[in-house]
Amino acid sequence: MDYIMNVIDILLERGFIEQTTHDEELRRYADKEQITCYIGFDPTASSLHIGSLVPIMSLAHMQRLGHRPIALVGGGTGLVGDPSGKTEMRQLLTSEMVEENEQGIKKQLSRFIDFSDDRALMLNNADWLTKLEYIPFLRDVGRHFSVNRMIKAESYKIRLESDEGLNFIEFNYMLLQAYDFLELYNTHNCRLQMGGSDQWGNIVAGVELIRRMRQETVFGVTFPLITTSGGAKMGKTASGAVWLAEDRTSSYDYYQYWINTDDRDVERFMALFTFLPMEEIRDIGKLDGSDLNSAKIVLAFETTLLAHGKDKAEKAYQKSASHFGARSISRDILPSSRIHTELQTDLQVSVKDDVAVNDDFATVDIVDSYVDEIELKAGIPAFKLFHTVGLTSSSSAARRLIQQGGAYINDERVKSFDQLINDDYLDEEETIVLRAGKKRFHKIKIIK
RNA sequence: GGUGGGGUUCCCGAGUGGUCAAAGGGAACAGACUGUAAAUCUGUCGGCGAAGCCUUCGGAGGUUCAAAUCCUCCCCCCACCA
Repeated sequence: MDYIMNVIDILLERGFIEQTTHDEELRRYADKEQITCYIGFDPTASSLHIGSLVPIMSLAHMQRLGHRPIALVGGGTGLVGDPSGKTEMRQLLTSEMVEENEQGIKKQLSRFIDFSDDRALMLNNADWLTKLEYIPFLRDVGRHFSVNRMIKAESYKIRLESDEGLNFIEFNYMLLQAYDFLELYNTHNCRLQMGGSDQWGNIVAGVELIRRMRQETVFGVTFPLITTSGGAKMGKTASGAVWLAEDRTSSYDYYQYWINTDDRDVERFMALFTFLPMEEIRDIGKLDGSDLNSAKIVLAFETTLLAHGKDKAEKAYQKSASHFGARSISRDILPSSRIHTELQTDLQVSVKDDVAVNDDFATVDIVDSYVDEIELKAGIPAFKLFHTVGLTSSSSAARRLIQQGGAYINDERVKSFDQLINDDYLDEEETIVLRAGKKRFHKIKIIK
């Protein structure tokens, strides 16, 4: 094996690749030259979520191996709406929204990709798409597209067969994305486009457009759609998407999302969402229940480290340890992880009922909300407290929760829904810890 | 523009005058079992300090003791025709 693996091989090994347009040629090209490649990001929200992590990581891998990634914000295409894989027409964006979202996206991408000194580029296709003139576009670009072929494309098929139908504006999306590729090829010698598997048709359209107009071979790679073994789409939870932005999904929640990874997914996710070496990741398959949970901690730590930085990752780790009990992580598990050097993971810290709780852990807990001293002294019915604090969506829900035995205060089950909570429940730090079910905690502190 | 079919609680989907806060499934939540996993079983699943009352079946009116269900107008979606 060469001292440096081909980037395509690496992506393949880590599970990033579903299809490529020219397997062999692409590999040879990757060996020979610095590739400029691009991925489009929809500016539909001011933050990316976990669902975009595969493209992000693949760009990061590209850069790490000396290639040049372009993150293309779909400011122009966002005004049109991609029908691929969608069962219904998307809400169209205004230019102001796009602009705002672009800023958020760049900020997040910067954590994974180095944009300094043009080592990577961030472009917005609104810069060229909004300038297009209809007739010249039709004559130069449109004539290379066969409607007969387009309507056979998978990306349109669902919609053509559905009740929803396909709007003309969306039908144009493929041409615009193909044009993007052409533009990036012209201006940046970009020869590789990557994207989700639903982008296959759009990517191929670009590859073909460039061949027709420039007589050049360019490449396309698609990622598999990552689902959890439970069948859920990556990054979707009941409460919505798991965002990369901390103000939408806290680093603790982010960390917890990864901790709750299905056993069957740990190895696969480790390969996709961390940079740990594959030799070590393959060993995860040999782990049993308990050690597998340690591996999940590493996964959560590494992913949170990438998205939010070291401090946040460490805090999330400690907060989790204080809620669920710490566990020592053998250095044999993923030895390259910074968790072994940054944190004291081999320290035998107590599980809840043990005596010696590590001091670090006690101070970490973040207070989630405050309650007025006078109000608390008067006593607050438990169900009301659980509701106002946001652990349940209504006070009826809080009653149900309590009646079903799923509500805890300071680790003790709440017995009746109108149990009065007053200052007797305060601990030395003048806080009360509420818990709903096993995993949802809320710490309140008194305010004088 | 014409004809026909639709719009039901988070999603799918039953319901064509009272027994409907609305079947069934999924999702979700809680309990048991556990490893903060999965699977399984049980319970819950509009709101209200829980008695009863209030709000919900695209929107606005109307008929009726009583409307998701009937009537009128309007809005939106789909199919076929033009």
